[in-house]
Amino acid sequence: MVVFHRLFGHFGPQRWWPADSPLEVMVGAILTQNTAWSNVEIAIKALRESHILSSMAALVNTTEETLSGLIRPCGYFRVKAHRIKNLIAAVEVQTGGCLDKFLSLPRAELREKLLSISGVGPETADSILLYAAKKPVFVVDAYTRRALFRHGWISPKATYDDIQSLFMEHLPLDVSLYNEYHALWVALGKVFCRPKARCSGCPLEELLDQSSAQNGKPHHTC
DNA sequence: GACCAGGCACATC
DNA sequence: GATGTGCATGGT
Repeated sequence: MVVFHRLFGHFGPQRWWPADSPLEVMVGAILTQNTAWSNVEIAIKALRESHILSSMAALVNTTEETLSGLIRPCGYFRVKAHRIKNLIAAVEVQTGGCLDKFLSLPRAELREKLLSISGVGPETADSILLYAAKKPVFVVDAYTRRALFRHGWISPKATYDDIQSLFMEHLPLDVSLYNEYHALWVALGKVFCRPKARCSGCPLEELLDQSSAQNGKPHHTC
């Protein structure tokens, strides 16, 4: 929680994820795979203007070709159009297309269902669980992983589940906390933890010094 | 022009 | 299992 408060104090409330509906979160979670959010925004805007995100039915009735044409700006458009269709098809099969019912499934069951969909991995599934279904699940992304590694708090071999457990075992199960914390790691990562960035003015600098003094090892710059 | 970015599935060893 | 590789665009 010390780290959370340090980040919150520096960056303030993030109000993430910027979407109008759970359906938009789900589509956005696919679109953001290995892609900068700025490019995702362009694709989301095109989908909104085409009213494709207005309902499940609208998305179901959109062909994969139309979808891929609209999401082209965010890259991997053919792959992502197919993955979005897979996701929607799973909701159709599971609950007859009732998204609210699908997102109301118990946390563990919903995560399992999501992970069984081709194109949905742990990060995408957890983003949907937290931001669309409002389930208390900590989302681990590239920024979180990179920041933790550079601070010497995880090993380079730590898996997604290892990192997720690290947070969930030490924090209360709280949707708004996980929401804000994940967003704060992203905010930190964007500014200080890009591949070639160095950490001058990083809000975690003092904590870095404390942890490196304790384990006697020099820390990475963030 | 080169490099990078909130992943994932699949092939190969 | 672990390690590549393909997918693709826009910004810097």
